Amino acid sequence: MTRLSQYLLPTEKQAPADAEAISHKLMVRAGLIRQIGAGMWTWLPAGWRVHERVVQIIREEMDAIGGLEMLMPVLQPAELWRRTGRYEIEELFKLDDRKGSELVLALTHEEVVTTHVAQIVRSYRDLPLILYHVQVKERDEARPRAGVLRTREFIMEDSYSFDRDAEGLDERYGLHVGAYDRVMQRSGLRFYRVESDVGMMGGLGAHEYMAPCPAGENEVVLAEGYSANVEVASADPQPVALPPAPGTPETVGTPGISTCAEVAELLELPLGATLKSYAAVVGEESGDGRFVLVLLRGDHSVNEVKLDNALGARSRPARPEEVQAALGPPGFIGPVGAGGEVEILLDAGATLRAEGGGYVTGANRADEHLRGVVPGRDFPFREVDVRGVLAGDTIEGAAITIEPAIEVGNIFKLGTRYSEPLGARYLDESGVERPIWMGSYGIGPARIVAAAVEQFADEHGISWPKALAPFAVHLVALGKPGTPERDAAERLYETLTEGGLDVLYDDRDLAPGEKFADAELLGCPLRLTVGKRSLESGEVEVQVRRGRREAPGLSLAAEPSELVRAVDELWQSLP
RNA sequence: CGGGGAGUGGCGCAGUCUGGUAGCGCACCCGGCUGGGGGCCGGGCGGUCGCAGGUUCAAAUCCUGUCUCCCCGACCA
Repeated sequence: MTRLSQYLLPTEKQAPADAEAISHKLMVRAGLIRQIGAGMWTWLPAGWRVHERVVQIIREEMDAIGGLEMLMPVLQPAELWRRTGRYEIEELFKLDDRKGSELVLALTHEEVVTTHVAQIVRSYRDLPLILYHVQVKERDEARPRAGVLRTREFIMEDSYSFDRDAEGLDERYGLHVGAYDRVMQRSGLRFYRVESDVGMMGGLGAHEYMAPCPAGENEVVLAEGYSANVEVASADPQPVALPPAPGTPETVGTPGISTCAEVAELLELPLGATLKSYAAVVGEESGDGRFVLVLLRGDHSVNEVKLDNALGARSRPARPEEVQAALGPPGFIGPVGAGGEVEILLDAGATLRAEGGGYVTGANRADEHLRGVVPGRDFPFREVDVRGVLAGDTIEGAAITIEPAIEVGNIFKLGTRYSEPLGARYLDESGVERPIWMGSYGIGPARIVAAAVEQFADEHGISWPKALAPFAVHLVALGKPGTPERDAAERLYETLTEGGLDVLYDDRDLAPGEKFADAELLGCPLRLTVGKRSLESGEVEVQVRRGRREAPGLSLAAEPSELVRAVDELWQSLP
């Protein structure tokens, strides 16, 4: 029974003044969500229906790969998080109970699930396992934004796999790839599964599910047969013509000129013929930091995630006084004569096209640069791939594109990152104790909902994929209550509902324009209209929301079962 | 955390500079008309002007402090 006259669907003509993202504006306007604080949102009845449609799809696909649903608490002992070294995470909400015991609010559930498995699993016969739940996550985000796209409290489906060894983990990982692919497909989203950063915690492999849309906070790099998060993407740079190199580098005066762009302009060279020197200090977290000099083509820039991965440790840009001490005046540093204690990394984008020419670099002396510098001849280096890819780069000859996208899911090979500190071990066939190999996997239903809004909305409002729509059919009754056309609408509503269709029946006493506007704002896939015209023609009008296309009318005189079948058939045919 | 902006009825806003009756549109309630794209007429309800303190005969308006929210960036295990 879903009559709009008795439902809570607070639609708004105007979007909240401070909303920016399409999904933020439309989900509030359509009466799906309401805000109660920064990053804190309530799902109103119609919005919650959409959210739960996503969750239901996830459940079905997780169960299909043998996942076992359970439920773990959000409130957890701080001690567990100390053991895994995650207590210091800034996003972790920390609190005390009345006795002064330290607690945290979980931002994910590795600690708890691994602790249980450590207690329960003894033998190789107990493995493998896939455990999942759909539970609230709490994160003290630095900046919540864009409606439900980035909130401090949100619901996540998180799954954890437990295996005897790396091969088992690969298998469980593959099962999750299949399940998550199917979730995304069934939800009707456009999405990419991209390679992603494994992070500093030493994961063994990771992918993210990315839904392209303008409000996306991430960027995905795409080419034929290739997709990756821009944080880890690699591609071939556009070529640059280097000037011929003399036998040895020669000094050029560059008074007061320190940026690559200025140097290139002064010497009338392409920007890519200069070498940018990026000085960094790496490995401070594990004790002694060391100084490294990273060289890239002047038209390229450092991707710090890739750099950290190449170095195997976290790095930061060097401070000017550190640069001065290690090499020379900031703005004029370079690799030539840098001395043995400075490690020199050369980005692959600069080595690729270096044959037969020389670069311009800093001279490590104020107001001077060197031209005709040839990597290898004039300085030793280790080749790395640390540059951020750019639009126009190529992969196997094909140009890449870079698109903004929302991260709607991720999958991660954890290995023994959590099983070791939490003591999750088992005895193998020969009685040897071994650590359990884990994977973790997550989907944000709210982000799938928001991404669907972003991807398919038009100027009239939301246009749900049929799998996510709060209702299959939005039935609009026109005319005054008590009129014959209202009676006809009432009968149609009952017929369709009894036939098993999810129907939202707009029985309010409002002007037609308001009802149509609300229907298109809410975005159910099919809109049926019953008015005076329907009685005259004997047909119910049908509008397909996607594209606002008129579909052939349905005969009011048809048998109930025939009406239901016709509507259902049309619904099935929609995206 | 850095930069910018905003808190006035359910929503969107004006009023603040220059202190003196809190106002507009939409929504809502009542009555009537209308009835296929946010319709019309008339009558109403509803506001501690974010909060605290101060200045003043008098504060939405001036001063001090504070809280909250939004946007951009940084961050995002």
